[in-house]
Amino acid sequence: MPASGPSLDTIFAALADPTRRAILGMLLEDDMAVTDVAAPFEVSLAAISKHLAVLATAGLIRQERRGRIIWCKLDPEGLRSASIWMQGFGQFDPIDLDDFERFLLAELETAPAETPGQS
Amino acid sequence: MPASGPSLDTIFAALADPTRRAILGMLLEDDMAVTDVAAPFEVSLAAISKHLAVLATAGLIRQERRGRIIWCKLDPEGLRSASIWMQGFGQFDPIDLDDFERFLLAELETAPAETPGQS
DNA sequence: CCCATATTCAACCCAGCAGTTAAGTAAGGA
DNA sequence: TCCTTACTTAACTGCTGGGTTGAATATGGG
Repeated sequence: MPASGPSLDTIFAALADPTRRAILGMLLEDDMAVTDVAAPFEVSLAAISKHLAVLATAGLIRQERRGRIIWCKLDPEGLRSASIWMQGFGQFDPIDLDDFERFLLAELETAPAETPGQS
Repeated sequence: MPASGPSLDTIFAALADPTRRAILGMLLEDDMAVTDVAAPFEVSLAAISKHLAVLATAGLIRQERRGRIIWCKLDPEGLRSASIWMQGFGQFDPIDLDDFERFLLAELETAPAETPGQS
C-alpha cells in the first residue's frame, strides 16, 4: 500500500524536462539548498524554484526548511510507481548500474543550454 | 552501444500523457491498426494518430504499413534508456510483475475521460 | 474507373508550461 | 531595528501540446 502518491502523469511530466533531470542528478550526490541547486544553471533562481516545486509535487524530492535555508533531498521512492509501470514493458536484463552512470554523464554533457556540473 | 535513440526528453514526455500510456497498455496485448487503437477513446481519430506519432518518435512503438492498414506494435526496447536512467535512483527491490499488473489496471480504471478497454 | 476505407495533413483554438522581472515573505546577524 | 540572505509569489510573455474539423492521400474492392 504505497498510498498511491502523485500520478504517473505528474511524475513522467516532471522527468520530461532536462533541467529537472539534471537537478535530480545533482541531488543524487548530496542534499542541496535551493540557491546552490540554481547556481550551475543559467536560468533565474525563480525558474529553478519552480522546477523544484514541480519535482516536489511529483514526489521526487522533499524540501525541508532549516533556518532560512530550504534543503532539497532526493526521494527515490517517488520513482517507484513509475519504475514499476515501466518494468511491465519488456523484460530487460537486470540493469547494470554502470549503464546508468554512462547515461547520466552523457546527459550532463549534452546539457540544456548550460553546463551544470561546472562550478 | 544502445545507439542512443530518442532523447529522454522525448520518451518521458511521451509517457506523461494518460491516453498514450493507455495506448501502450493496449498494444501490450496485441498489435493493432490505428482505427482500432482509436476506437475505445472519445477523442478524434486524428488526435489518436498524433499520439501514435509521438509514441513512434519516442521509439516506444513502431508503425508498419501493410496494405492500407498501418499496424502499430509495441517496441519495448524504446523504454530501455529511460528504464536505465530511472534505475539509477533508489535501489528498489526487484520489481514484482504483479505490481505492474495492478498499476496497469488501476490506470485503466481511472482512465482519462473515457473507458478504453470497453468495446 | 469510382467509391469506400484507412490514415495523415493543415489550419486553427485554447490551455498550460518554462521563462522573465519585480515585489513579497521569512529568518539570521550586526 | 535594519539590512542581508534565502526563497516564493505575482503578473506577464512566448511557445508548445492536445484538441478540433475538414481536406488530402493511399490503397483495396466492385
